[in-house]
Amino acid sequence: MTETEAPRTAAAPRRGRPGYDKPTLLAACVELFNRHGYEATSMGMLAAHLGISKSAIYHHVESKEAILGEALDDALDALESAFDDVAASGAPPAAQVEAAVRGTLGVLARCMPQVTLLLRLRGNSDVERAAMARRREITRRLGEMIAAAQAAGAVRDDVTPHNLARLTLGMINSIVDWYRADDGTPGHKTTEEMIEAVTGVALGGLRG
Amino acid sequence: MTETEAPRTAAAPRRGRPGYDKPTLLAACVELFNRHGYEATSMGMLAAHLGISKSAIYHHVESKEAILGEALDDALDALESAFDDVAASGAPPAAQVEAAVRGTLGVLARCMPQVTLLLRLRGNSDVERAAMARRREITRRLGEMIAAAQAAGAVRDDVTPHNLARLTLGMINSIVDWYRADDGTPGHKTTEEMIEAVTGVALGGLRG
DNA sequence: GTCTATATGTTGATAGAC
DNA sequence: GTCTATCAACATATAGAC
Repeated sequence: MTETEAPRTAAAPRRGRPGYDKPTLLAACVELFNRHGYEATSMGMLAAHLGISKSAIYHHVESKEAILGEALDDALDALESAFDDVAASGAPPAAQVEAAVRGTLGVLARCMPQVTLLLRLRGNSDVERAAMARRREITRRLGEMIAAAQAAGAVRDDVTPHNLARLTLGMINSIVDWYRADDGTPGHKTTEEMIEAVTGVALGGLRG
Repeated sequence: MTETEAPRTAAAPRRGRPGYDKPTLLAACVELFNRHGYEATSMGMLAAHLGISKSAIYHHVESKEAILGEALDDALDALESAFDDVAASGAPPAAQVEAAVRGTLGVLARCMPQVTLLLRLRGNSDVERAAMARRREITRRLGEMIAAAQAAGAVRDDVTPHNLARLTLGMINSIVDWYRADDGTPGHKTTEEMIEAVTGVALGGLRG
């Protein structure tokens, strides 16, 4: 698990300078992947950002794609786990939809760098395609919760549940483009406040 | 203006085989940019997709980045024009918000390849950064319309207008990831039907 | 855990013939 | 409007010393 949420800044090694540990190095790589895009980020840029040589990176990771793969696993594990929790709760349909929305927003806030990477995949390798398949499955699961909520009369039924899931996740996921937990995005003093606001807007769209 | 909406398929030249005209060539390039991502698409891949040599492409365009720039201009011109129309209508605030939502969805449907490219920019060049600035200005304009609608009591005011604009556009823009006008996306027989559905969900989120 | 040096392929772009 | 041939720059990744 890449500890991006750790207080230590991504580029800062353990103490003075020498020696990265793997989680810190991975977090710094993911940050640069998000800044320029995965394909536009070269191992040379990664090395410069880390302040070490290219070959030093290969001591920690097998390849550039492996860095991507580990980050995507972090994101998908967290998202799937959030959905598992909701499904295991046995709550009524409408409450499950709300819990899934809140849970997804929580994961986005906690693992924003890794999830951001996930959201921008184009399927250019097996690693990317496998991650996209897992992501689609999550959308499908939200669609099933919405379908149940429609049957219970709690959600508008003039749009298919799958398309409602897509639209809802589209809104939720878009926060990676502007919400920043640290710098205090205007209008949201805390993460909890942001989750509250976005949940309100998203659920408002689902109601009839 | 890249005529992607023309009935002729992107990869098919005029008649038998020889000779691309610029709009057709550009449309084919943009299609491949969207399939693999701009950075991951090489001039070699473009040439193979077009069935001509790399250097033949340079007869039509100055550089890879120029292809991107022309497509982004198409997208931004269309979006800005849609917002200009709404502003010029002099309609009441709530009606302007709805018209902006519908107008944006219409542009997305008509110029989906170019807008898709716009939505995935990372700011890796002056061309990209200039396009992103124009895009931010559009978001700002929607935010102002929403602020007016809030003042009129037609939109929830527990979220800042700018953040509501971001969330609304996040939902709207996400259609580029799944809506396809031609292949009939399940649940939406026509483009008008899709616009109707997404507008309904988006406006539902804006209401209190 | 890092370095320098290097191998090997691909990139965007150009020159100039047809 | 297309082609073949070519370029310098840069890509990912490896070898082996410290």
